[in-house]
Amino acid sequence: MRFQKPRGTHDVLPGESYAWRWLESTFFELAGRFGYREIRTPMFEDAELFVRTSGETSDVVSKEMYRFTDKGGRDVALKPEGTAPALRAYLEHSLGAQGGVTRLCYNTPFFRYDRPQKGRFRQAHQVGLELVGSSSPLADAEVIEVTTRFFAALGLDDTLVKLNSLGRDACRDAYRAAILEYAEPFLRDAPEDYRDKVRKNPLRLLDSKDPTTQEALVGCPSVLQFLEDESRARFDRLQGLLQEAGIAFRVSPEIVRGLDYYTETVFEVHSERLGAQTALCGGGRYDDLVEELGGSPTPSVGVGIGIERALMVVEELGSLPVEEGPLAFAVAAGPETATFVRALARTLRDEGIACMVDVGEKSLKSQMKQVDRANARYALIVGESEVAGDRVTVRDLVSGTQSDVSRDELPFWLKARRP
RNA sequence: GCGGGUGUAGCUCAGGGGUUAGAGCGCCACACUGUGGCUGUGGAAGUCGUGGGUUCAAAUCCCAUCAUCCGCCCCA
Repeated sequence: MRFQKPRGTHDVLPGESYAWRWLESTFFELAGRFGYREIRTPMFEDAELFVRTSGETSDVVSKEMYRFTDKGGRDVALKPEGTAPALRAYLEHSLGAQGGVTRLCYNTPFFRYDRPQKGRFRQAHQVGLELVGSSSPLADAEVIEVTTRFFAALGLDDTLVKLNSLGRDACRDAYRAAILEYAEPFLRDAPEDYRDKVRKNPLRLLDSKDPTTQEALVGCPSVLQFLEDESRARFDRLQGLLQEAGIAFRVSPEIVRGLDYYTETVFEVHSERLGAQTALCGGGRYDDLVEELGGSPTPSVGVGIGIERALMVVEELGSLPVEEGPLAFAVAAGPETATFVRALARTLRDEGIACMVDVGEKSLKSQMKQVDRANARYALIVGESEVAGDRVTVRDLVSGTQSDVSRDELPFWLKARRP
């Protein structure tokens, strides 16, 4: 019986994991420069955590959660997103008790039961930020700045920041009613279940790619016309701050986000190189979320960035980083010298130098092929004469030239040539 | 959840009812018993995705199923 990976999942193979580590370390290094500290939360949570925050009617909760009852009768779900667990942990451990704002960053898998296609998986991964405890547009601007700088650090050159504000309760209610009214003639001919869905969350209509839907919405009022004065002022301030930071963006009233916890600022970053899915990340402000989870009102803002999608764009650009081979590969030119070769390799590794050896007891020729395949820079060839003189013949695999180096000198010789 | 495309060697693919299923790349060996890449020669490697059906005969036709890719929906 041969097994295959579950649908919509992927194995990150040795040829790919290097790029993943590069992306992850780039993210954490950058986030660290802004003061974000890593948090790791469990792979599964009380399912109700997501129902309460993302919203009963959201696609994520209503049809995409991996939700099950465990042996203890608990209703749990594999995390479908990263924000609710991070904030649950923030509250549970009183991370905000010292006052001020709390900056968190994370790298996590997330799970959504959906039909896989380009850029869409059932287990995907995201890195993200949560800036908890500030209502200032400065916080929104900081999160967006880290995000755009991250994409720049990855070498992405065609990203577009789409920015919108959903306002607060009164604005959202008024706007929902307005959309329904505007789309009424169009909805009369729509299927019943579609009408239901739209009634529950009229904002869903706005980011539809369906041509007839888009046509029906031409001239539809923008959410921005319904913003309360305070939200309007904050949105304007945020735009000013982004300009100050040199971040290009486009105000995009169609950006509404699929999770219900967002308030005021929402944003996505898109790339044209992704196929049907163009969103690289999604984020925004969620001022009511902590309160919803039983904490005191704590305005917050955050972002989740899709690792797979970001890497897809880097690959499209042909700029995935290439993994270096080991610096050295020690080769026994005769079976009698294998012991010497192993000792030599140990010495080098103790010095912090990567050195491989053959474990197949193969011929010299076969070992040299291994050196080539491992993409090692130097072959350290040891035969009877080298053992006798306590020396090593070092072959540079790139230039094909050889040097005679004493065993004592070898670590320094190699370190001096390390890239 | 819906629609379409594709599953043949490790990889990329050809073959489209009729003997032992092919190529290129890769792999192994030898030419070259102290040296990788290049060249030449030889070799190994395939439940033709899986299960059922039609047929004297199925990789080939039919059905189902699984996987995968692309799109819808939604999003990361």
